[in-house]
Amino acid sequence: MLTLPFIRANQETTIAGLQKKHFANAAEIVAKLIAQDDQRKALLQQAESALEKSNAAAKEIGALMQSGQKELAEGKRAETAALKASIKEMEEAAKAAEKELTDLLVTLPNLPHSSVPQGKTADDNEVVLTWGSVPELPADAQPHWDLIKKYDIIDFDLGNKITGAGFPVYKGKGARLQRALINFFLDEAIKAGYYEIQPPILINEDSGFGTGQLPDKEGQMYVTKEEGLFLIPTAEVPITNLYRDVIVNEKELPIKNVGHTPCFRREAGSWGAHVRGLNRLHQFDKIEIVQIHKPENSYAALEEMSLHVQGLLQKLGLHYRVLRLCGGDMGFASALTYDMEAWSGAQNRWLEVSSVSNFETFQANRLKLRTKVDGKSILCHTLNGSALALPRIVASILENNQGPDGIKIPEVLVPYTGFTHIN
RNA sequence: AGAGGGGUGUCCGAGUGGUUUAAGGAGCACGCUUGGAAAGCGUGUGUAGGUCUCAAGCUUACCGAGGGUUCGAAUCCCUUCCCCUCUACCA
Repeated sequence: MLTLPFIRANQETTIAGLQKKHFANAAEIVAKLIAQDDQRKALLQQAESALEKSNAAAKEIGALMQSGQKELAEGKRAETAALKASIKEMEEAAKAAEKELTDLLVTLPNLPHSSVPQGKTADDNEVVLTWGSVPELPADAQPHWDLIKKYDIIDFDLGNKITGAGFPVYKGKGARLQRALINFFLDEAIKAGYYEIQPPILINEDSGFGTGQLPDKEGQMYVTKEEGLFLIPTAEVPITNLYRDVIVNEKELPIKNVGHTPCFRREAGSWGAHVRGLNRLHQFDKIEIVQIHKPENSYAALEEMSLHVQGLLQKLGLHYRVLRLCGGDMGFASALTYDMEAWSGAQNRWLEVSSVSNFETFQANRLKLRTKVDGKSILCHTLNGSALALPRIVASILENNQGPDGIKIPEVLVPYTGFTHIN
């Protein structure tokens, strides 16, 4: 959530930023916000000065009662009783104005960083770098949805039976490969200074609001019927919300957390030709890294996170590229996002395997996550990224490493899997 | 799940309708004291909003959360969340 003082002081920047994100009617909405804020302030002042009067009167009555001047007190009481109704009205008006204002404010996306390219769709994203080269595959190379059947390691039909589409069952070496990747990614993060967290995978409404999933995107999350709790779409939500309503001691920054969780996404309406097999699932495992910083350090941290993710891809030997997302393709809460895409040899296309973002103060403002600098409390910057999400990494490994003697497991994973080939 | 007891500032903790303007203590910061330190003494010590050119000042709200009663609520009532004890259940 953007802050009103910022919008007031930087109207041009705000409008330009919203437009870069292709937010409709930016200028009108900024003008409306400011007008509504003016109104809120006026109503608030009215209500507060009435309250001040009534507080003073109540105090007088108290003093009169104490000193035994009952009749005077009674008279005063009758006088102030009349104030009550109008105070209530004024308070309600001020509250309503405030609600209207925040309802509008939460619909605004974060402003993009100056380095974010103009553009509307994924085609306008900027390729920052490409690492490695396209693997040479045998002529009869198969896509992963055939390989998983051939080696009987991931079973969609069984998943259909016990749950539904998009909930695969991992079996044998498929299951062991999952476990190996999870441990490898966690160990690498810990080596890089992250502190491991195992959070709940159901979250309440306040947490959903804090990281920006609510109020807008509840349709993307699964909800429990009785309690109204949401299944997390990413560990970003519970881990970042650990710091909701917290004033972090300056000395404790930066905070670097890592967690592995399953992630659940309804993906309503987003199925199509490109989402066969492991490309898009309702449930998948992901290792998420989260950082909290003082504002001046957050962009250096973003680069560090990007390098960490790239290091993982390099160790796995996957041909990948890094994209700087354009304004139209970025997430709602992000100021700058790098996507990492791994090459999928048999599908002949890039698969998004990680997304690393700086949210600046956008989440922190919703979370009320602050720190103190020179005695003044300021909003922290929050960042997160996948390091990494499993299914598309598995797809890439299977496709890129297939050969006559089966699928070769990347060397760094062998100590974790306990086997060198799937065959 | 049932019965009972609780939730107060950074922490401990007092407080059952009116100088609570939240006592007292600890911690922390600064100052005095000291050769230096400790002890001692003194001062200060939350968050958010409004007003204000800035600061000071003034002001509003905040005692788990939300609502209500009242001229006045930490205190009374209702709803809800969480914690503890006992019972039941359970990996």
